[in-house]
Amino acid sequence: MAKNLLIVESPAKAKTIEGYLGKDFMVKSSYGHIRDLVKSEDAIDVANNFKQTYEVPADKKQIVSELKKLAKEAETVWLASDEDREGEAISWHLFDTLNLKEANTKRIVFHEITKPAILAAIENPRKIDYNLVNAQQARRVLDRLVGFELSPVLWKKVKPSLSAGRVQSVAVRIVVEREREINKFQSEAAFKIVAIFGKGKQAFKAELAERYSQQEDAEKFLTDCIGADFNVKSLETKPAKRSPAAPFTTSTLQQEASRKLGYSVSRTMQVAQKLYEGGHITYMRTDSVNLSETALAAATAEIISAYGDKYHQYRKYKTKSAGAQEAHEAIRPTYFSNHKIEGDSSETRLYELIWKRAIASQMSEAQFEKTIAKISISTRKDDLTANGEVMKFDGFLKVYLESNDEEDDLQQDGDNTMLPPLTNGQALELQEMTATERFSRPPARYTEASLVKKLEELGIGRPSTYAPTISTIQNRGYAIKEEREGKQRKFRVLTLKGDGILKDERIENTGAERGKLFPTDIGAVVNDFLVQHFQGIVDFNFTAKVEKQFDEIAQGLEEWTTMLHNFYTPFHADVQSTIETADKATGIRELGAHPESGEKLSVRIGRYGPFVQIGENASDDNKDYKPQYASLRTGQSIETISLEEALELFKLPKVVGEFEGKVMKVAIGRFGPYISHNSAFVSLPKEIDPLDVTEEQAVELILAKRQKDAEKLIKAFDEDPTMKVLNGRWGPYIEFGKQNVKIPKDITDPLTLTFEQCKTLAAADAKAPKKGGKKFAKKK
DNA sequence: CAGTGAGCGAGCTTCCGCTTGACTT
Repeated sequence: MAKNLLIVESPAKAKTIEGYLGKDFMVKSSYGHIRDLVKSEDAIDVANNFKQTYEVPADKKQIVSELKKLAKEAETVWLASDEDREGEAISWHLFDTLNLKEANTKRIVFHEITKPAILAAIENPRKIDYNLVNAQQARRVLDRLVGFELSPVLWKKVKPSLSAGRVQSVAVRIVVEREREINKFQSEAAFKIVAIFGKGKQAFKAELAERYSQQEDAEKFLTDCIGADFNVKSLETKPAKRSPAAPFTTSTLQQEASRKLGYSVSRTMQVAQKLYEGGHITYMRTDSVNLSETALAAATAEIISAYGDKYHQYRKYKTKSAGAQEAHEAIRPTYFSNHKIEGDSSETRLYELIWKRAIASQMSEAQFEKTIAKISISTRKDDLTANGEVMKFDGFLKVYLESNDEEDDLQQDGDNTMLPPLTNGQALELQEMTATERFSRPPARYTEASLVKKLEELGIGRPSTYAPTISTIQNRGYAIKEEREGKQRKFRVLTLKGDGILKDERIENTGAERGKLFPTDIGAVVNDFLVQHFQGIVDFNFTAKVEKQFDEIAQGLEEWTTMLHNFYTPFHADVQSTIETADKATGIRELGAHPESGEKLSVRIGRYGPFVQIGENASDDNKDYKPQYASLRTGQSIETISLEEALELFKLPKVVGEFEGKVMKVAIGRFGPYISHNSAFVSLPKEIDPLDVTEEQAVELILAKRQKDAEKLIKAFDEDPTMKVLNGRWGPYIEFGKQNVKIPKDITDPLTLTFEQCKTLAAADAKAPKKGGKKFAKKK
């Protein structure tokens, strides 16, 4: 029996630490928090100084009872949860739940999982810091009060099952407000002048700093340049340098994996978890950019051996984010000597990114020589400018270049090019000069990762919650990650070549988006409601304000119950008065009159989502009157839809022809446009406009769908044609009517399935509880 | 999933932050 029981939060960590300590230590994991507030209303007794009622959730019962047993047998119990607010609370919950005794319980902390750090921690045990625990309780209680009082207000005033909270509601607000900025953005056009001098490899570009908003001015500039002399007026070279970025934190890893590998934030975390469990990287939920001494030494050795002495540069990074608690190291490879690892492609790619970033962070800066050449024009006062950049020493760029969100811009401007050797006064030969109309761009929509970055800047959320928060706002239907097609836009190009100016009009695609977050109508309506009635909670600084108070509690400067009282009293009053006085939020917007009938058109959110209505609601003196309704399509919003677009919606559903004696109808469903035919449905491909579907196209699509379905079919049954065995994306499965049934692992060959077997499986599946809670049956 | 948007009004939903699997049609 081990004399010592040491408890950490993560099982992978436990395994590592067990290796560092002798056989006198048994190292176990609590798997995070072991207790939480009960789900019911009485979790917090506000009248009784916010007294909390905790419970061990079902999935933690087994862990707790095992730890309890081990703790009883151990001589000393070491509580080694993380050194931050949550970690301290985990230690306290363990102490309380496992019935530990003060005399043989020791609290230790370390910021890195290295042998010296663990041994040092064991030499310096302390007691549980109850101020820190209180700060966590305040945090936990505040979040519960906000979430569980605000959400029901939304159920009453907007729609059931919605949610609100300190973190998610601000995330939604950020997305909604950005969308509105984009919608009201007025793009301004201006002509940009670019000249190309020299030929072949000696060719280079020069630009005019000024942009002309008027075509006449741009044209005049080009006209002036016809037959003009161009000379190098001045040459300036200066050294420039670039430093590597700090090693990854959770948020920067999510950003880079999104930009460089195209991963969603949750994908990144899943893959990182695997790397962590495999022992390849350090802990992936961290806000620290710090590297342990052991790691620094290993990185140094690796850089020197792989690239040489001059590539190494010792660097210490400081965290920038205000709320950082730095209980861990930065994300880094466990062994710097492993440039690559074994694993599937997502793991190897993410590992490589982490390795490069961490290694680069300890490498020397890259050195450049920048050249700025001013070029005079004999016929004008203004100069053209050419920028050149030559790398003198690659430094950290040998392994890693951080990307940024505006990378496209840089490429477009053609910066960082090399200039041919030039001398002062040198005459230059103009090849071509263009004046191209360019448009100012609206602020960028958020990606999942850039939203995380924004939240981190505001100090909202924690490394462990960034990915779940991003999922929540999408699962609630507040935001949607989408591709949107751009619009064609004309732009003008004037080209000076020889003695003539060519005027041209070209077309570019603009506004196309991939994987960006768009607010939904319900997101916008909920946001506006919260901003109107709970300004304080959705304020961008709310978290920062309460964090400051949590810090004071942690330092013992403030009573946590006092802080909560001060917050809760006015908040609860707001909740009450909002429930009593606020109108239901429907987001209603009048679009104007129908061009023919003159009836009123309006948009709003209904039970089934946003819709357009023609005509007024039925009134008492006109009971038979029924307005017409149509749902908005995906990508349309009640905020921006025009009268014309709204009218278009009433052109569907539409009969497009007949096939096999049955009509074919085009309509728009929840998942987009589709053709219905004899109770079968075929989705319409994106390229086909639902309004333009021809009879031939419809027939073709129906036949193609039948063909595809037939290919999927493995086995059919005479007893009941709705029972089928099909080949799906993840292997074979049974389809029974609309029910999809998984085939158990012990059936290796789905062809052997009998009808009776399938029926039994389907019945069992229908009874089995579904993941994600039981959906309540809809009443008729 | 495939055409709805009233009002009867039961019973359901919901937070943030620690963790890891179970699960996917």
